[in-house]
This record gives sequence, C-alpha cells and structure tokens, in this order.
Amino acid sequence: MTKRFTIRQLADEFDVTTRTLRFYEERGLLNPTRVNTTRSYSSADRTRLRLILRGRRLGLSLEESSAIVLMYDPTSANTDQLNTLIAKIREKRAQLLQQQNDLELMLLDLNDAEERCLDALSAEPAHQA
Amino acid sequence: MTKRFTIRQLADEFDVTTRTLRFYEERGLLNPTRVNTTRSYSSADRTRLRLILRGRRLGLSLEESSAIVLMYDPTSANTDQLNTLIAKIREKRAQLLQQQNDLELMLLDLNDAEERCLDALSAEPAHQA
DNA sequence: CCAACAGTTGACGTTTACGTAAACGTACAT
DNA sequence: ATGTACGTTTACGTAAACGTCAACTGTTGG
Repeated sequence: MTKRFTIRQLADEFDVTTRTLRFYEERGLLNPTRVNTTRSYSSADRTRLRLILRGRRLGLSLEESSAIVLMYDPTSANTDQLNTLIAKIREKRAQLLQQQNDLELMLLDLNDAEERCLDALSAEPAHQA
Repeated sequence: MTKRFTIRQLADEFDVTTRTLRFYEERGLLNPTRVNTTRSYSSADRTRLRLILRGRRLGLSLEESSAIVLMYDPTSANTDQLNTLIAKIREKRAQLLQQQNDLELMLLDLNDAEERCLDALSAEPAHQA
C-alpha cells in the first residue's frame, strides 16, 4: 500500500495552507480520494504538488503549471493532441531558456549592486567619525 | 543631450501598453519629465523599464522589481540602509539561485515529457492504419 | 457525555497588475 | 474646420490566487 497523506501533512511539508490545497483541487490539479468526506492524498498527488509549487516559484500561472503536469502522461493522447503537446513543451522550453538568461543577467546585476553597496559602506564611516 | 523617448516609442520597443507605462510611473518605477503635459522618458527610464520587465519575466512582483531597481543607486544611503540593502541583495540572490535550480529541473522534466510524447507518437499511427 | 480540534463546503473579501471606457486637449493633414 | 491620431487624467472593471469568515460534521481524550 503506497503512502497516503492528510491535507495537513502536505500543507506542513510544503508550507502552504490547506486552503491552497483545496483550491488546487478545485482547479483540477490535485485529486485526493475521500475517506468519508476527508481528503486523502496519494504520492502522485504529492508529486504533482511539488511540480506545481516549482512552477509557482518560476512565476508560472496555475493554468500553465496545470498544463505542464498534464504533459507528464501522454498515454491517452491521440496524434493531434500529441503534436500540440510537443509544441507546448517546446514553447515552454524556449520561455524557460529566456528566463534562464534573464536570471543570469539579474544575478550579475545583483553582484554589481552588492559591490557598490560594499564600496559605499567602506566610504561611509568617515561621515560618522 | 542624451536620448529621449515618447511613451509610444517605449511601449512599442518593449511590447507593453502605454497604460502599463503610466501605471509603472504611478508606482514610482519610472519618472518621465513633462513637455507640457506629455511624458518624455530618459535613457535611465528606459533602463529601469528593461530591468522591471526582466523581473516580470522572472515572476517578480512590481514591488520586488521596484526594490531591485532602487538597489542600483546606493549613493544616498546611510550605513544602516546600506546594510539592509546588502541583506536584501543576498536574500534575492538566494531566491534566484533556488529558481535557477527549479528551472533546470523543469527543463529536464520537459525533455522527458517530450521524449515520452515522441515515443507515443511513433507508437500511435498503428491505430490509424 | 462533551468540549476541543481537525476536517468539510460555500461564499465573500483582498491584492496585484493591469484593461477599458469616458471625456478632454493638441497637432497636423485634407 | 474637420477628422483622426496621439496624448492626457479619472475612474471603474477584471482575472488570478488565494485569505478569511461562517456554519457544519466527525472523532478523540478526559
């Protein structure tokens, strides 16, 4: 029997609120089964949550994350769907590569900014002496 | 005399609406001078806009981008302000490094997903024959 | 038994980042 | 002088991603 999780366990593990998990479910991103009315999450749910939150940190919308999550299981797609899927994947990859570039530029900028701050700091104390 | 830009030039160059530029100004991110009532943007404004949009592509909020833009000129800060600035810079860098990691993982995942799609595609046509 | 606590479903509130429409000024080509 | 093309302000509208009640249920320790 593969591991199961309560809403609180997942919320605590990933540092999100239970509201967030219910919201993701409402949007079809998670699919917990019910024990009576109480949600029970599978490892697959947990994995999807991990992917969604990764997407979130990258600035993706829920819909985008949703799309990406769906890309992981192409088994039930027909030829047309597969082709659109591949197109989406390539588009998303292009976006991520652009983002990677932005990211490196911003890191360089931050290095510069820090250096300027440190310079200013070593010049500043004179004002106070 | 350094180059100046109209709102339309910047909007077209960066593919944003004029509304967006006015909104950024309202939030203190841009500071165009006025010729009569009409906005005139400096190269510095243009640079800041570039930074803001870069931040946007990385999923930063305007407030975060704003903070980063302000980090670029530490000349008028006192020791305390400089120290908080440095702290912010390091925090943001940590965040970006995390993001860089997320990004690479997602790129790997997309490669996998694409491969699965291609596999499915080469298996599929049998259904149609 | 019963209080306390975790879970549930609505439903409305909030913030961010603009979109959109109204109502107006200015300039220039026809 | 008129249209039309661009600019302005003011203000209300909107979509996304939750936050925050309210009102209720299920269950577990004392």
